[in-house]
Amino acid sequence: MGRHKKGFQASPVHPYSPQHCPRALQPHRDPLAAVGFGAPSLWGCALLACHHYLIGLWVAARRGLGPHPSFRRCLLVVLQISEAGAERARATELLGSSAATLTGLHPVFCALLPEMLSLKKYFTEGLIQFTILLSLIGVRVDVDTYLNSQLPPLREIILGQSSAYTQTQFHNLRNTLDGYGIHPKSVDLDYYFTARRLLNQVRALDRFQVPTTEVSAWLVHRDPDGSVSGTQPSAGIALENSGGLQDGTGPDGAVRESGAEQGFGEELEDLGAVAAPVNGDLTKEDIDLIDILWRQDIDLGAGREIFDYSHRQKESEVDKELSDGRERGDGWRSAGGQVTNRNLLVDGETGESFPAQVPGVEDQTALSLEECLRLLEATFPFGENSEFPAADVSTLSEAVPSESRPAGIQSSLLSPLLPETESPFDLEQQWQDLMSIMEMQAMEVNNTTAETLYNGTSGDLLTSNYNLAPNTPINQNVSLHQASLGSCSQDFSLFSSEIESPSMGGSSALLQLAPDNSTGLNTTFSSTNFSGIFFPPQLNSTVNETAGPELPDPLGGLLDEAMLDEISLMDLAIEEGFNPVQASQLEEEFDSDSGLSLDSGHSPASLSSSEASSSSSSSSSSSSSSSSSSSSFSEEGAVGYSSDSENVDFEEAEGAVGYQPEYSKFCRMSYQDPSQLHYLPYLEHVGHNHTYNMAPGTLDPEEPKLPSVGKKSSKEKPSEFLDKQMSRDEHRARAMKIPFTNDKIINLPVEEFNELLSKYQLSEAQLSLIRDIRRRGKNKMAAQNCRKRKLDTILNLERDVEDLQRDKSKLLREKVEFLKSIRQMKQKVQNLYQEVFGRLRDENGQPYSPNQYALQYASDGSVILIPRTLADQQARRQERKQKDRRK
DNA sequence: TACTCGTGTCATTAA
DNA sequence: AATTAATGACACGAG
Repeated sequence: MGRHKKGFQASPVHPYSPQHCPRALQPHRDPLAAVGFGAPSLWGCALLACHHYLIGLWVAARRGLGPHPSFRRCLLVVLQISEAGAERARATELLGSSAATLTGLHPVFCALLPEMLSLKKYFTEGLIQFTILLSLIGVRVDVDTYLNSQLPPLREIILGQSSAYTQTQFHNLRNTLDGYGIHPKSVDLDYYFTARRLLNQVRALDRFQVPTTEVSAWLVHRDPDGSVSGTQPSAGIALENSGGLQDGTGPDGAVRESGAEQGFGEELEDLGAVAAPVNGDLTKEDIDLIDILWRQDIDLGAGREIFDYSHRQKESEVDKELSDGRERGDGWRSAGGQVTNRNLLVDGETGESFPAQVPGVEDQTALSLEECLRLLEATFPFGENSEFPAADVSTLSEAVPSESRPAGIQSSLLSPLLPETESPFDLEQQWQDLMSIMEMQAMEVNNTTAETLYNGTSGDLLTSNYNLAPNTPINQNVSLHQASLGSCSQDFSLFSSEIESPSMGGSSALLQLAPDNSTGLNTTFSSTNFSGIFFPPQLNSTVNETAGPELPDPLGGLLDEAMLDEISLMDLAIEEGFNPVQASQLEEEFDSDSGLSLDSGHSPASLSSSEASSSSSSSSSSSSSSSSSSSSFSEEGAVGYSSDSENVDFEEAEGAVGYQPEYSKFCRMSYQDPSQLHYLPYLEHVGHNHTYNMAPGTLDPEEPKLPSVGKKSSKEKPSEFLDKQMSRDEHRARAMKIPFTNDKIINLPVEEFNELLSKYQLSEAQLSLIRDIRRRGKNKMAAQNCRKRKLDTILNLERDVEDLQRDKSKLLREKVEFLKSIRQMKQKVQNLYQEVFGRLRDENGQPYSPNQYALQYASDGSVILIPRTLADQQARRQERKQKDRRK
């Protein structure tokens, strides 16, 4: 866990980075700088929530649905942060009339609004682009805050990278999303991989789980239900603003918060089982109703969960834990961890304890929102003086529609991603955690966004998701149980859960088909179940009772085929257990990729081709670089020593190796994608191109050193330091009094190099050394490039494997679908057969015995009645054929 | 102390 | 034939 977390934090590549934004919009990022995001917490939270909301709007708009009411909840959360209503009008103007009815705005948010409005003009598509804008804002926030806590150089690095990404042309979006395009150079490789893995995990979650927007939709939906069920007040209650909320909340922030959490959890739980497809927008009445409900609860001084007896205990437990955490001074982090642990515990209904793993992004989304609030609370100890009274937070939490629910579930919702930490209350740490949360958010948002943006059928995402959850009641249970695997938010368990859940998703898909959805995967995939699933009883009997089939088997061929298919499918399922990835893929396919693309580049061949292409591209670039001398080299972005032009004369500075420890830490793995480098001339100046580049420049004697020398030397005697940093060749060159720099020796084109040599009277030893230096220097660069390439290849392969797995899952799923439809068709035919056969009468007016006669399709399409024996023979023949074919 | 990782170097090969 | 890039193998130092 520590490692993962570490990786996450260490990774300078933030998901919010502009690289995820549509390129066309990137130029507009600048104006945002004026907004001045720097302060963490409030900004982050508000923006995050707002981001959710707007993303929702955006997605909805993409689908031509208009803003979905559910997204207003996000806004509501933001708005409820506030006590001031001065800017309500603006909010109304910006976000729609319903928003105005909610509450006043927090001053901070109010301050943001004007900026929002003014920024809006930068875009032509109104809210949609505005949403993107907000994403960018989020980027700013994250980056800034993150950078603030980092070393200055890192900041440069990050910024440079971001810009680099901005300008980088990726072969495809996937690369970008994968983080594959990430420039690992500035990242410790270990961290990089870790982070990447994490991101992938998150991505996997995102894939097959309900996106943020959907979650919101679910949540919203849930509320009306609750209202209907009972605690429902009259619609006449006016929506008061936070003032009322605060009053109701009182000092008992912890309780409220927990209540809110529970609400989330419950909502989550409902996702699968209760909620209906939320395709349609909620009516304004619904929204109002929700608001009223919330308000009422608040007015009553209790969350809705209060009314639920069974859950009260849990709530209190939660509160205890929370308060304990606070007392210990662990702050929100500890609370988060506890919450996480709580996930394992309780099924509110059965009392059964199980790991409530986070089934999906939805949870995380809700979670992250919630976490934001909690983080806010922890970050700003809401004392009397705090500008952010505890009441507000609790209010916020309460604002979220909440009903009684198992603590476990809710907790899972709250902090699935929250790293468990014992560290004491540490603002920076907290913020970093928040950042990671937001990273998750960003991932998910970005994914959604990206898909929506680039995917013509983006709408499917939403639609499918909406449909999926409602249609798969099993889903919920399954995922919950599965969650047990990873409920703890320890990284490891989290991962496992993530992995597991996808499989669950897959299984659930299957389960849908199954009459009896059994308790476990194994059962589910057992042959029995499958046969049950795919073959109606009659058919089964028919097939099995070959000895004395009551019905002939005119469809024998088809049946057999289906059987075989099914069997093979079973084998597949059993053999691979519908491995998580596949399952997730399956789900994903369900969700987004509705295409019947059995053939569409999903085959291994296509994959391999893509792989080949990618690798080839990299290789080609390198090869091209190699073809021409140094100039081309640098141009390629391949690792190379800095050219003389860039590095002034370093002769004097020879000793200093221009690479700083700090840099090395973060940038050790500087693998520079040539293509990327190509677009980032300024990267050089940023100074984060160290590793490979550094080697070239830095290692090389004089050049690179200069910049770094100053920093490094501060602690050591310059001379010592320089000596230390100097490469062996540099030392040798110095010892031999070579009159020019190693850089020149290494990087000069042959002709110039020879010229240079000719200018000096050099001894044989000197010449020999110079040639060695040149050879070694070039080889060093070559080695670096080679390694980079190798790494590239590995990453590509990794991605390809993922793609393949996804494709495989998709195919599997499609197969299931086909089998299902085949089964249905068979059933129809069977029915028809029986009907026809039953109506047949012999010359005596008696019905034919199914034991003696059978209907059979003739080659010309007609149906004929033949003796049973004949039919059996034919059936056997067909069987044999099939077998032969198979073999 | 053993192990891993990043890096530099050498030898070799191919272009 | 000379030069260079690519790459496997090895050594070394740092963590």
